[in-house]
Amino acid sequence: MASLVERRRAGAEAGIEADTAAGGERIAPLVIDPASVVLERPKNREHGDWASNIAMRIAKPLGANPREVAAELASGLEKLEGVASVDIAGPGFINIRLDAAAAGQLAHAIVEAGPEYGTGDLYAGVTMNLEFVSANPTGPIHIGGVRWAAVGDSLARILQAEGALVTREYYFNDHGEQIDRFARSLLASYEGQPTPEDGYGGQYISDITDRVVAAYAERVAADGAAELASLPAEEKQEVFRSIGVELMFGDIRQSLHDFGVDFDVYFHENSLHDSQAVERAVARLRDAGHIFEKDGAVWLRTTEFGDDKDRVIIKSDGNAAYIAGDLAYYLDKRERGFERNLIMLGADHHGYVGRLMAMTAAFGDTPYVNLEILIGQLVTLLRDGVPQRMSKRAGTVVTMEDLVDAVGVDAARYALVRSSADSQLDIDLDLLTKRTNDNPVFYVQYAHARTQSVARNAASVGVDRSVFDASLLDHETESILLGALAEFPRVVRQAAELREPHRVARYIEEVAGDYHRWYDNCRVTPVGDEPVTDVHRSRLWLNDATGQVIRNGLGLLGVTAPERM
RNA sequence: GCGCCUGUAGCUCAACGGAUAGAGUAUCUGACUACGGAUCAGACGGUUGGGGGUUCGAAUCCCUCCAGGCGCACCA
Repeated sequence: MASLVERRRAGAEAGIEADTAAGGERIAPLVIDPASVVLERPKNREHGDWASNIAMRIAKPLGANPREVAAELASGLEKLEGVASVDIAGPGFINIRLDAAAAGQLAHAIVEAGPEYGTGDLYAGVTMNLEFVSANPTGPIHIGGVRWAAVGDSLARILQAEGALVTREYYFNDHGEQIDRFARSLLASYEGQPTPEDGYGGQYISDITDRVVAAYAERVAADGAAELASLPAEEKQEVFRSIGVELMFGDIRQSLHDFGVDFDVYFHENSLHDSQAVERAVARLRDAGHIFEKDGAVWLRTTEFGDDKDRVIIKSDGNAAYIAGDLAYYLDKRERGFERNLIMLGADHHGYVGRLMAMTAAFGDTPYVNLEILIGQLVTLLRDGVPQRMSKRAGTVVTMEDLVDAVGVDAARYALVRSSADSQLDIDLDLLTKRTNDNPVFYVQYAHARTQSVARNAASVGVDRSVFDASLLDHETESILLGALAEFPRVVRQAAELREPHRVARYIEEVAGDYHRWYDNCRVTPVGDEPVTDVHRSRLWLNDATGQVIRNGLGLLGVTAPERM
């Protein structure tokens, strides 16, 4: 099986905006891989506003010197409106510099576009189901789950910005062995017994136990149900199971909500079993000839579709295996009309990818397209640099609430979303708690607050946006800031394509830095008795445009953009 | 043993196959009688884990070795 990232990238749409129209005729008939040609904003500003490697790409098939090809192209580019200069550099880069007026026009465009700036149509009208978190209702969401809450919700926002019709979905696993363990743990707690061998421990278990007892007591009072203590053991455990799961579910929803994450659908696994959906899914696969029986169990021949081994769907004891729910669930999503189904899983579940992709193929769908599984690496929790072992059984779990209580929602979300999900993340609670200024979120938020402060000051001294002359935005820091602002749409697009929200975070950090440096060099309001000029007015547009971009970017991350700090 | 992810500055992490590998933080030096100093300017800091290969060009792609994390059920 090819690497997931590779498959993901191969399936992503290539974004090519190189304009070859300015080239001569000898280039037209060439066949080159468009994905290898890039028109980009160079890292180094001395290389101009835009740069392209096209000459180096096409030199070989042409049998020509890259610099000569570049020169030919450059002569055409120089004639374009708004282009100030075109240089050939290094092995054959074409560096394009725009005149200030052309570059500055962007500030006006951003302010006009407002919240729409940065959005695109990459996935216009595409129905997407994004499933994430889906933690078992056997305890509070721990720190690993919080990462998916932050990354998943942000990804949903980014995909929506590209026009996707996204449904956020939480698969609520309320069926099976884990839940039974949870129920047994509650019962044990109620009866003063030690935590069962395979059960859950910790303070929250006794808390939930007390609440179940209280909730059941209300039921007794209301409709005369039998006293809890008088129930047979089996019924007693069922009381703890049903009410305990319900309470846990409510708690999880609440903490996610407090974290700024609300799902459109909380899907209960139980409903799949109750509605015969599992049977229907199995029947469908059986009709397709992918089912066989062996050793008293029902199997899905996943090896036919690249899986390591065939998988049991119905165990020999007649109960459905876990994957049976997945089959029915996937089918349900497809029947609800989702073209693309994304599931975010922790690295501890990446072993499922093969079988789920095989399942997709068995249903006649296309793996990695109709179903896409995003694997994220786990979070290591540190305390003063020492890794902490978390154990649900021992109850030594750091929860979502713990993290939010320590650093707040904005800082927590930002810290979790600013790194690639491919890399393991170390979170040092003590560090985050003691020195919150270390979190770059404050740098970005401060930049936004500063744009708002500048706007307020401008208004108070009579600087308004009645005039906009882009050619007056010609300071070096303005050129850099404008260049950064221009990147936003492609950053959003790339973050959506690659499913990598962290790109947005890194980007707004750069914008914040460029803004602070501009602020240091260019005043929006006049000093002392100086009259208000069009320079001030034009700069106000740039100030407001920057605020808009940071606001839009923070919005994609689910982080607030404060007016003041 | 097989598979997936990772290895980049003291630390936490970026970098669409491109130009001199970047930020934050830490350490050191500077800048407020100017729109918020939660800021800015500068310095220090790297054999991108090691070794091969592909390419005009590799942190990025391929092979191999080393190290760490996580998986390889008729458990969920």
